[in-house]
Amino acid sequence: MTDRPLSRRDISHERIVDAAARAIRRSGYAGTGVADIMKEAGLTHGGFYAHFESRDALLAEAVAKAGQGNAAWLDHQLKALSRAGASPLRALVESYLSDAHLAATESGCVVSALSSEMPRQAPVVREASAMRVQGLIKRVQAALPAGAEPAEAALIASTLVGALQLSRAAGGDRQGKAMLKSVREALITQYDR
Amino acid sequence: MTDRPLSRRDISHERIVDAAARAIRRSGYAGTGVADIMKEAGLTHGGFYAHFESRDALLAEAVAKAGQGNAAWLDHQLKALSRAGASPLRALVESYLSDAHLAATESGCVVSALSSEMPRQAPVVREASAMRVQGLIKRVQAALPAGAEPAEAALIASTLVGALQLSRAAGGDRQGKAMLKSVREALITQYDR
DNA sequence: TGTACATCAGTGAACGCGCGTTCACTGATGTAC
DNA sequence: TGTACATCAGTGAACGCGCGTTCACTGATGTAC
Repeated sequence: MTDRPLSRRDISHERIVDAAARAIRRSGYAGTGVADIMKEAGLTHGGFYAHFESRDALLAEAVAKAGQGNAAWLDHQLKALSRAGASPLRALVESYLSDAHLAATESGCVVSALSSEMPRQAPVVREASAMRVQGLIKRVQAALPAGAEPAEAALIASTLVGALQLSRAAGGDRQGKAMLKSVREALITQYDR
Repeated sequence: MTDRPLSRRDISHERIVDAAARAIRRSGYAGTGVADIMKEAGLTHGGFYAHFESRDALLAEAVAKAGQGNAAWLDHQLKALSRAGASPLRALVESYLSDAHLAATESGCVVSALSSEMPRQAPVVREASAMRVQGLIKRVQAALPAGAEPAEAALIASTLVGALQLSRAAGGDRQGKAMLKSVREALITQYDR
């Protein structure tokens, strides 16, 4: 990955992928259209195929980019909370299951935003999605004490994703926040002794 | 709910909803079309609006029906496993996180199949979906020892849903089964002492 | 520094297609006498 | 039991619309001398 200066083309490409990374989390894979994304990136839809082989190729790039953004956000959160004295696992749970994350679907965890749609995608998109699932589990593993079982990381990742999704789906804002809070506190009681 | 005999119309209606209950789990809300469902129910698409006010009205009925089916299936599983001597919670975990459930998306838990799409639906569909989430949590609560915290039920429901979804999204069949197995066993170790 | 030309990124009209929805019609079922 | 008519469920063609994709073109950028 050489660091040559970004061309006009590279800049447009990046803007398109960024728009798509937000759109898939806001509207789902199925709800994300080429024309809308191009408009959001400040372009017309005709130029799309100079940048991507197909819509699916864009979706695959978009989920990867969203994952990068999530990782950066999480690192930032974890550092802030651990400076405040929280254990890594507690910091992870409090960040992932925060009210801010509940509300911020468009910039939040791409796995929580899309996991039930992932198995239905074209191979390129499926594969890029699966990498994000693996990436999330690795992040959780990194927050566990050294030598913890991998199964433990998969278990906690499942709980985090499930809790965020069920809270978002549970009904109105009020029920969602209440559920998220109760799960967050139960998890902390269970793990952070 | 009187038990009058089913008219020709009622029978068609039921066939359409059953087809839709399978279709939404197989293809997602967004991937389910009126014409496909009518064909699957053995009818032509023109008759659709004699049965439903709109596509969304059908989706709402379909998620409710799918939930009924799930409840019946789960009851059946739990009875069988508890006759074999398993605790209610262990029976729940082993049923929900079974290889059979992993593979059977079309007839499996509707919450696992659709939760990330739920927040994006029209109000009727959102509300019917939210009821299925609450229903699942209640089922989990019923499998816990009397007097267990509600937060505990929400936590376990989150883990079950997250684990099934991540396993389905984790990559190929092999990775999916491996992940599901490890989470299932870790959960049983944790809860079923 | 200035001119001539090639390359490139983006435009906007057009394509075929499938979607949700509407509607005039048909043929079967049920009711009245 | 048989005939006449009303009701009903389902058919299939048609609608407007938005989708993913293609393409001839334009105007800006970069290169050669």
